[in-house]
Amino acid sequence: MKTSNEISSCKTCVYRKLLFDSLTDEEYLMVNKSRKEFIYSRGEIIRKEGDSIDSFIYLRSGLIKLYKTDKNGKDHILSLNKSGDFISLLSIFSNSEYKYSIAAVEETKICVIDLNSLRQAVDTNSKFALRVLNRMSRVSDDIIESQFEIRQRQVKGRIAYFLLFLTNKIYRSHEFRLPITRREIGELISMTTENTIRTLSEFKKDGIISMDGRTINILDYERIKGISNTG
Amino acid sequence: MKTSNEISSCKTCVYRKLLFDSLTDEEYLMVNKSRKEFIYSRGEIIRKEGDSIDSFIYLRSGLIKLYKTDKNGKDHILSLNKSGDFISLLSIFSNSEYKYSIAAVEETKICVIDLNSLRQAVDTNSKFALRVLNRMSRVSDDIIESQFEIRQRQVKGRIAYFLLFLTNKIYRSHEFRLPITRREIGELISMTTENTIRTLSEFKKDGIISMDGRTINILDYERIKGISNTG
DNA sequence: TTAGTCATATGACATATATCATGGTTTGCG
DNA sequence: CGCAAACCATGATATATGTCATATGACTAA
Repeated sequence: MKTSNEISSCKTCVYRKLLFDSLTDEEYLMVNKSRKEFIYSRGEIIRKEGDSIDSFIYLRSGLIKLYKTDKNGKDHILSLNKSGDFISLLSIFSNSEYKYSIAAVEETKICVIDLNSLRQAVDTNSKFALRVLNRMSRVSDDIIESQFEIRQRQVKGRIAYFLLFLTNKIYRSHEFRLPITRREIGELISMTTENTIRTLSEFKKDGIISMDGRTINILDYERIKGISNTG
Repeated sequence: MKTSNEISSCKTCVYRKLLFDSLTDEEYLMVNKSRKEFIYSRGEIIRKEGDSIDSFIYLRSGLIKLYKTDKNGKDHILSLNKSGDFISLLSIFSNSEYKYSIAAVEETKICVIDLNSLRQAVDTNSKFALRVLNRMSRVSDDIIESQFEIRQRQVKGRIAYFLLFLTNKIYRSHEFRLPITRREIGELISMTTENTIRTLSEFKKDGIISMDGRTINILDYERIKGISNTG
């Protein structure tokens, strides 16, 4: 992790519209005064479950995973999030400690705001508070929904679902580089690394994707959609 | 469903302390003016996914399930909730429609408040807004956590986990009546009805529970805990 | 009462998934 | 560069889980 040396402009920040739009200039300045930027590279842990929550975090760029380690030491990934998603909101009002760990899965830039500034803004600006409420519940809804989708499918359906997620939600393209290892894919969709690998290989053999290492090409989108819906 | 004929006193309501404590008398009166009570019996659907959200609901007594139907028509239960838990908060600020269905699994009394009154209170009372924020994120956290716990276990561990949930969270007793059918247990912990039945029978045969129909007695709590932790 | 539905129950069998073993390949780092 | 550690890959096998068939009791509607 390193501190960003040139501070990004807030003018171009998606969160300006998503969240901070409803703040007065004065409130915005107060919140912004405590703002710091950090850059994490692939694999670095941004926050660990159990860490105390003293700040509000949002992603400027990059990709992170939200995950939790079970008592056997096995990680389970709850979600992948990109800039524009909210992550840290999830726990900050109900817990004093993070319930999940956050790690960068690619080079990621975050903004960190002192939690007290945010609380004060929520306290004095109810429109902002509602905005936060709205955004916060959306994060949780997304996690719950994806877990719901995953748990009703079996191996092939889960892989198909994951590929569609990357295609439609993350990259908006039929060609992309897998952002995570096959092991991590398994941790995300609750299956073993071996079966993840096998299933991807099978999709390749069947000609519905092409695959070279991490590079994936969606060749038969409709068929993958079919597998996601039935298998 | 029927309208309650005698209105319960708010004096004894847990939500008075949990949530409405931070309202001024005036605000409370406004919120309370729109309040209505309804009683649902076992099996009745309180809200269906897709229904438009125009009210805020909380449980006065009873037990409900939050569930979602997949495209094959199979139900998946997300959580069981009792009085004191929040349910309707989950979506009301991020969606105009319910994302989950709510049904009574035993005789259940709910209070319904006009959503506009609540919104207005959030709008004018930031302390209340924070309280709502706090409560809301806790609901989601609970669902996400239980899904996390379920998905890392296999059949026996899931049943054990479910029995501990009833013992510790719902009934606070080692003896209770299963509130839901074995089919519903399967829908909650993602396994087939047959395997649910089989596993319960096995627990009975092994002497760690006694079971007569829906009546369960936890005979060897520690052993169940062990199974929940390892299997 | 009778037929029908649903919940519980259990066995036999099919299938999905995990585990174990083993090797090749890439990646990171001193 | 060269080594170690991950990652990727695939087969053989074990195990967990689902599916199908069948039976019984409880309850309900006609």
